Amino acid sequence: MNEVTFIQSQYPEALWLSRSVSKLCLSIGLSSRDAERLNNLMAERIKVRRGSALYRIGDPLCSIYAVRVGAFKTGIMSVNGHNQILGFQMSGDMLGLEVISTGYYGCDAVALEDSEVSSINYFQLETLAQDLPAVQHNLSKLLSCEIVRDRHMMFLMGNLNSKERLAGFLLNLSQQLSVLGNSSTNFVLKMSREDIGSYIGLRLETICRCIAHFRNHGLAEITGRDVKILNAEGLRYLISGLHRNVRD
Amino acid sequence: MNEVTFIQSQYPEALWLSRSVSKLCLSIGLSSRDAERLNNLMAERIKVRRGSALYRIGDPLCSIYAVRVGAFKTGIMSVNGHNQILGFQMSGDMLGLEVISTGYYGCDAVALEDSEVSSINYFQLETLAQDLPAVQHNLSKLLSCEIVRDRHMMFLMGNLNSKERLAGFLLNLSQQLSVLGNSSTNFVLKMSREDIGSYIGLRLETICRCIAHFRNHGLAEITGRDVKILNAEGLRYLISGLHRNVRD
DNA sequence: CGGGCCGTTGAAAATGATCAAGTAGCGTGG
DNA sequence: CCACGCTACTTGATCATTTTCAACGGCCCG
Repeated sequence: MNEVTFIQSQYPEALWLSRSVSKLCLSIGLSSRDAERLNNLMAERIKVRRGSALYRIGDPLCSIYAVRVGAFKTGIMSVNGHNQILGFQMSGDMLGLEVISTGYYGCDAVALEDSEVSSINYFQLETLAQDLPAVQHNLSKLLSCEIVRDRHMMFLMGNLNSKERLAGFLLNLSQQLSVLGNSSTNFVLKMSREDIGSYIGLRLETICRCIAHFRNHGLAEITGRDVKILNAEGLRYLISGLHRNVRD
Repeated sequence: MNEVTFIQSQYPEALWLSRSVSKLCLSIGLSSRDAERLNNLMAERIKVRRGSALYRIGDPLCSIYAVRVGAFKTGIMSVNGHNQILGFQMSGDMLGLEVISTGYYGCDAVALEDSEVSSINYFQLETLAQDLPAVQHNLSKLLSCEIVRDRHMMFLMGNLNSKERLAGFLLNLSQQLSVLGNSSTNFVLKMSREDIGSYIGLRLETICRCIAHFRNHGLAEITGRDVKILNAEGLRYLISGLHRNVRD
């Protein structure tokens, strides 16, 4: 269980659902000399202004990216009337991993605030990985971790109702932020209601209603983009699904 | 675009949604001598009888698997009343890739029919990948391909209604089967209505109703587990979402 | 000051879930 | 070989949840 932490909870379901946050990074396990070589690959820093795209769906592979500062949303923005946010990425997260299989980006990546990324030339990275087994191992882990993440989302979209989904979203965010050294109970959303809704498969109005419900039940106080988690255990209980057996 | 095929269609949405099927395999690009070394890793063949599990969620990492014969479903089977099928795997598909990041399986894998898999010791595979860059490359591609797959499912669950989802499911299955050399219009489902429903986020009764709808509209004839796709283009049109603008 | 975006809330409508009943097919054991 | 029981599937009626449509307030920025 090293490198992986779980939300502790008395509810087994919450344990499964809770997004495992790995302090995964390409440089883990490298000597300082080798880490230097890796850093040389990531020399280029790119600034992306709020609202503009780092890459667009269909762009050909050139690099994968690591978020340094800021936050991104990735997804399909307005293809034929459909919209789907597929993920939010912040400091330490990777962008563009899906590109490896197809050779072009499968998503749009748009900055939610003024941000900065390191670009990593994927071909050079692969070459380096041949020299450094630890890099190869970390890359595979990174990819596998992304799969686990996506599976959690599929579970959430397939099994949970609106309140449960939002609870799951907030708890995941809270945990991610705490791993980054921020408060797990008080934080600021970088994304709109619409983005959240698209991510978890609901309309923005439904998100609002769930927020109102959480406020009325003392679970969380969300005003605008400011979030105060008031009863994290209550939110976990929601996700667990146990409440469905009790009539409220 | 080599190694990747798309369903051709006049509807741009269908193009995005259509699952890209890659003839990905660990041995692509290897000399016969190197392929031999890879094959040695896969020496062990395991038979799994219909209904029994190849591995269970939480089992510690020992191997990843390649399906040789048969079909599997992977997912969370009855955790705390929740159920979620996360994928169906058939000949050529890999099982257990999520294990790389966490060290234990994140799913149950159950055979849908009497099946046979090759087990691949992951640690030995990583060692081999250090020697053979092509293996490393193929492994990364395999993982990335899985991410693309999962993203398609998230899109499907987040944006499409019941009929559109089932249409997407059938078209994907049809394409997968045709890549394996089978008919893309006449095939047999290995999974129950309930499994399909769980996979695409619907109840089994809803699946039945969608099947009835497809039959009434001449799109597909599904009796029991036998499928006849009658109008693939019509199914693609459904997924495209264009029909929502026209009142029927 | 005005326009646009974002967020909130209400009421009506639509979609899918749930509950219920009945049918079909299959394998097993008498 | 048939009867039995089991599972999978189908269809109808009702119910619950979420979407849709609409109206309104706040805030920021030009």
